[in-house]
Amino acid sequence: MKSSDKRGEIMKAAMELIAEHGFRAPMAEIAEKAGVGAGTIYRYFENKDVLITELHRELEEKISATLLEGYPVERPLRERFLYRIRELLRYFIAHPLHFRYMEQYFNSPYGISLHRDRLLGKSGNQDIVMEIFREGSSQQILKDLPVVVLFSLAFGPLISLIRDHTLGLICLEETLIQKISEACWDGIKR
Amino acid sequence: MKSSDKRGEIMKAAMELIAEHGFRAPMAEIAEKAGVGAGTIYRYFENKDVLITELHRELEEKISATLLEGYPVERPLRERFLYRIRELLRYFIAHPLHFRYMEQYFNSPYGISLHRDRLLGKSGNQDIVMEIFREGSSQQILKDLPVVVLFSLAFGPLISLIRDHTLGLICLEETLIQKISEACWDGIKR
DNA sequence: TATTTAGGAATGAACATTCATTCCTAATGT
DNA sequence: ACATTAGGAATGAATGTTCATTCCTAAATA
Repeated sequence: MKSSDKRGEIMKAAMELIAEHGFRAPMAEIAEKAGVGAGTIYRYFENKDVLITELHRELEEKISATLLEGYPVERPLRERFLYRIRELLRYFIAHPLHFRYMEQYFNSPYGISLHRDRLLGKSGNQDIVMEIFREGSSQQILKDLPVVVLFSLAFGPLISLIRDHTLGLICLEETLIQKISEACWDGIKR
Repeated sequence: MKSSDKRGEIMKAAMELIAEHGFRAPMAEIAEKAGVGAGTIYRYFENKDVLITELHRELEEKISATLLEGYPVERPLRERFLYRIRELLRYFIAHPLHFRYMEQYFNSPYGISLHRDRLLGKSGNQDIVMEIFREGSSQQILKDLPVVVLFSLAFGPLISLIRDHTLGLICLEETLIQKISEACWDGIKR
């Protein structure tokens, strides 16, 4: 291990503290957890906002990669949809901190404006998911509803379920994941 | 107009500011908006936490009342379910501030522990909604899934949709509400 | 030695909360 | 009816705390 990946240590510490305590996690605490002086953070990140945004960017990248890997491009829509849902569930179950972080992010001004930008066109990454709805919509496989609504119908439940899982209120094991992904499909299929 | 419902004025101001800016809304600002001295708030609410909790309590009460009013107790499960979904959508569309407030609340430590308490038994109000799932589950009308999961499948989409509506990203008009409530049902029905 | 990197104490801004004082109302006394 | 006086309600300046960020010194590196 490179014994001085300070930038990495800072990000790791920030991820953990913010996932657990929200954005109010003090910089001093992040520094301490990272084994670094408070001022040092500012050598790597212009300010707290930049740190937060950067953390989110890195996370999205990892998640995109996960969703693309092994994606059955050539299979029918339903199968591709189920694959995406299951992969997303599995990713967040395997990385609860990442989920908590994303939640914090999307319930903050940062996330809200990002979300707005995405739904209004200039997306980039989110296309990974919208693509399926657009296709299913134009081929009349899915219900006759706006793409945005289809999106909420399919992904809304996941947020709620993963939260309950990370809070230890339910345990999402494999057979349950399977059933859930199918229920999501039932909600949007015509 | 009663010229001195200070408590009410404070709650109104707090609701608006917190819905818009989150719990970081300064007490001083709340006081100003309420047309009241900063210290006055503390004559009515022991501290900020109490104010926040009280606001939430009042809101839950109103929402419960709405969901109970006109509820078709004698109709089949599906109809009762659709009624609840539609009423909830309509309530939050009519009261966007209330939705924003609830969102803030449930993404804060306050809401998290409340949510936990509810799913683990000692609910009270949430029963209004769980009751339907328990009934449908035992009568095998609904999918063979834990009640908590059924809940997320049915209500998860609503959060996401109402948020997009209050952000002005979609417009939930009557016909759409109808279709959405049916899609929610499709997700949970056997 | 010169230059870059790290550290953490110092700074100042933002806030919740307190409290000494003022204001208002209505009861009491003349 | 008018004046006086309590006592509770309202006020907002002052206080103490919690941070993000800066800045100066020390250590590492070249």
